[in-house]
Amino acid sequence: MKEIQTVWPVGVKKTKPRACVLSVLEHAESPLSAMDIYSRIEKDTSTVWLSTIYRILELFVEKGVVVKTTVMNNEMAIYELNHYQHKHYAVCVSCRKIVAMNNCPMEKFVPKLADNGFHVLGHKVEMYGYCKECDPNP
Amino acid sequence: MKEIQTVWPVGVKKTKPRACVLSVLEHAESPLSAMDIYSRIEKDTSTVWLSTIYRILELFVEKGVVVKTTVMNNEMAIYELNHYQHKHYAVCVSCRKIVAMNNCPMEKFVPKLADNGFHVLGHKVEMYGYCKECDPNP
DNA sequence: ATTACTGCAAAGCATTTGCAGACTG
DNA sequence: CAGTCTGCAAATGCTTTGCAGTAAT
Repeated sequence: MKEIQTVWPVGVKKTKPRACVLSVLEHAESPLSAMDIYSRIEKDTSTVWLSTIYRILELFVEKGVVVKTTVMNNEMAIYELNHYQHKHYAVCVSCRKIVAMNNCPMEKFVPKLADNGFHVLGHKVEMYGYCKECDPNP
Repeated sequence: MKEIQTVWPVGVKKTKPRACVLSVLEHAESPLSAMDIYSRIEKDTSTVWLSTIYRILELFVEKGVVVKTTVMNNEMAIYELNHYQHKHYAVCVSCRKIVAMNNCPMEKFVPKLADNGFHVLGHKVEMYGYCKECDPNP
């Protein structure tokens, strides 16, 4: 496990399992599930239990250091460092790879749910398709 | 349970549990979870087991009669009759009511995931906010 | 020294699966 | 009657919770 580089979240006690989880998230190229994090830690010396990882992730989300989401109907939750930016994801229907979208298609959308008086606070967009590697018609 | 009005899906054997599920979905004002359907059937004479409901829903989805989705990170799947129209949902953060959106904010969006070569096939949009009844600032 | 954290085991919840008897076409 | 469904039970996969020993400040 490489050294910790992130600024440690304020008011959070520094422990080995937490450092491991944060480190894995730092080196992740895409959002990870709890299980992903679990297996990436296992490779190294220390063993951190899945339940502990869930507790740590919950804490980090609470502290605003980590963001939790889900994509593709009903799958596992995925986690990533909070970069404080509006983000959406594209999911490959073939390999399930998750690609971050840098442009938000909703930017200019003025929410108006017409006659039902819905007060929109936020939105979530997911795109489905083929990633570069899986595309049968590139 | 009221009488069945829907056209019965082709190639599907007519049984009481299936008729019950279809009928419940017909009279539903919003998408329902398997459990919702379960409890709405229970009120009546026949008891249909949850596992059976899941199997029936799976079959109906396969036959294209029913659409399955999920909203609000990580909840139960919800099901509704397939009206063959592009649809999105707004979810009340307070009471979790689900409101169907009649306008798609992505209509005019030209997908371009820039340099990552993602081939977009479809999308899913969810809006979060307060429904008419729960809005603290109407 | 106190209080919070973690290993570990076991529970919880939505969903799936296995099987034998029941029902449909 | 043959093959498909369904009641029922038990398993599954992700996630949460309880508890007692361990570690952090």
